[in-house]
Amino acid sequence: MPELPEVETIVRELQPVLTGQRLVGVEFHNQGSLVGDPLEAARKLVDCSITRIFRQGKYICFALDSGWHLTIHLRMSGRLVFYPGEKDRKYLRATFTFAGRCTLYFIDMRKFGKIKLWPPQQPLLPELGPDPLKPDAVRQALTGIKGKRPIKSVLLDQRVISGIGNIYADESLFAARIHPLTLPAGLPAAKRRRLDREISGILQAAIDNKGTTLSDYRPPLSATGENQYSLKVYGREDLPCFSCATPIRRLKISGRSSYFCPTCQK
DNA sequence: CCTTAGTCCTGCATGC
DNA sequence: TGCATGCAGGACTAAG
Repeated sequence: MPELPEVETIVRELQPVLTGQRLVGVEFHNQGSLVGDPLEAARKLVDCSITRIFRQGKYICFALDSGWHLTIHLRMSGRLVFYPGEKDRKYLRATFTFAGRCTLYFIDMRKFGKIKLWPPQQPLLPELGPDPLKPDAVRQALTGIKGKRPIKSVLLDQRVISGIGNIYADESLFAARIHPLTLPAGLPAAKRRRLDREISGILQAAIDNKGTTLSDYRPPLSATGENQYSLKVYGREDLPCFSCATPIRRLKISGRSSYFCPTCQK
């Protein structure tokens, strides 16, 4: 499940290969993977060159010389690869062929991923909150959050902060020693600063490790991510906490599994 | 307005 | 072994 570090890794690996490249062929093989009409989208894309590749939240964004933008959200199982394996062919949802002869394949077993085209001079992804890597962004976003939603749910809300998913929310809360059910309004200022710092650190370390490969995620060029070996709580139900040996517990919070240490996180 | 539940989709794990 | 059931997950939509 690609989150900010995985998407950032993908963007960094795509940049040197695809920046400046001109599209010569675009095919959508699954109706639902594209928002809009496939033939119309392909017509708009062909002959355009990619001027810039960047990330916004968990979205991969391509700026085109026509002024349009193309965004890809990988959701659960989406992947972008240059060299698909034999099994990948079955789940091929879109093909982008470039003048430089290289081809980018969008593979997505569960069909949750979404490709979308954005017209010129229209704000891209206007609902997205600030990027958690920006200094102090998390602390500021959490200040003034009232309501009864637990901090875990708030961290997953892309309108509040964009890019954090289930894995890094749990890892950050453990690092900051905050119980996932804590209400943001009840967090002391010092704890908010601590959480801000831990989120940046956890995300940056995961980027350095090229992301967390648990099942589907693979970087486009590197063989695998390595951050799965650094996880402290995610997926470790009943296993001893690395800090205090208390068994890690799992709770359902707004429908998502949340892993935490009941001793370290009060 | 706020919050929760259902939806999408498919492979895998579990239970009988 | 075979079949049915249910679980996982991000973002969107519908409903309370």
